[in-house]
Amino acid sequence: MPNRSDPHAVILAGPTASGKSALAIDIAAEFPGTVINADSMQVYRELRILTARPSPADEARVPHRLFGVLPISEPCSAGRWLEMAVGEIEAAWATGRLPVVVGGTGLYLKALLDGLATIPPIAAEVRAEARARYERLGGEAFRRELRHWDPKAAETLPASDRQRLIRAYEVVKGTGQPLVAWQADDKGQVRLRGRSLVLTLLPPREGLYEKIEDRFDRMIEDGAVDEAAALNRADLDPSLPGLKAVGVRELLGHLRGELTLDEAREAAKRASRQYAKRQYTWLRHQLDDSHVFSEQYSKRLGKKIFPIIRRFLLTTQQ
RNA sequence: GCCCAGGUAGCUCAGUUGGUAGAGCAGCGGACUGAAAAUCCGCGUGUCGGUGGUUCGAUUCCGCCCCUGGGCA
Repeated sequence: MPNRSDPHAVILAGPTASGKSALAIDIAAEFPGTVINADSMQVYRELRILTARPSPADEARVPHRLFGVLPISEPCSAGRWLEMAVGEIEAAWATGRLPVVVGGTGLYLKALLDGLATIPPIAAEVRAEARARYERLGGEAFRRELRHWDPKAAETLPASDRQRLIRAYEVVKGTGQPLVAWQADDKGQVRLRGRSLVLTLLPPREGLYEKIEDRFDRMIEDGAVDEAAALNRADLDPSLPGLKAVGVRELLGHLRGELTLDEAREAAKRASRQYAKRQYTWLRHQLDDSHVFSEQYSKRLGKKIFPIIRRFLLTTQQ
């Protein structure tokens, strides 16, 4: 009998619509465990329908954590999520439950497994200034200027990679040290302790794309437009990450009169397929996935997966 | 039936004064260390509607045919 307080965790990765949350619930019901969200958009309270968050019925079956925990006005980040996730994982261990971390945000999963440098929070003014500066100077000039402070980032990143250049700039301005210096500090790495089993669902593209499209139609039927309309009314900063989620963007465009509902629907489906494609690339190359399942989750797949988890739970901490 | 405009990549179109063609989007591949559902990078062989003719050579010029718009009857 495995000791349930041994620090074991199951990490469930896969592209959007691969059925991983159903699998997470089945695993958590079987072992028993706590489902912990590793999806950068499902953390936002206001995005219930548009991020296909687990339903109240799902949440009643097994404990769910980190779903809808932040208001959309409060941006999450890999660091913030990691801190919350580690907290929830420790809490699960403390009560003898198996943490089942599920999500499609590769960066979050990688941070959990491989660690993330501890970088102090950057003041909001510094971040705003970095953004304004990039807009004002343009990519080339911004990069040329960054070379004085963080030559590594300036040389590695293309001038068009707005987000990473801004990040490099704000870190060096806000902390006095470039990113590489923080990342080289081994002592400052935060990561999951204990043993983790990574299960990755990589179903065939075609069936997945079909599911994605059907799912978006269902979201519309379930009131996705109202969900977007509430955001539209809320007078939020348009650069907020939650407003860039697939589906949100397109429906906001529709509500502003830039797209018909059908155009928004098609655009959202397309964006969602493109997102899934990026997830395949990430999961294939960035994650050490010792267990890859090339089908969509079904109860039948569960029969293959449960014994693997059972065996994993018998291994002891090294 | 006649006149006009079109028929070129999966889609929307550009182009070739005759030497077999290229953009955007889609798609595909890749990168990824704190807003990552983000942000980037790379990849273009297609009976140039069909068929006959002129020509060393036709997607390009000419004839006929088919298809799609629009106009006139």
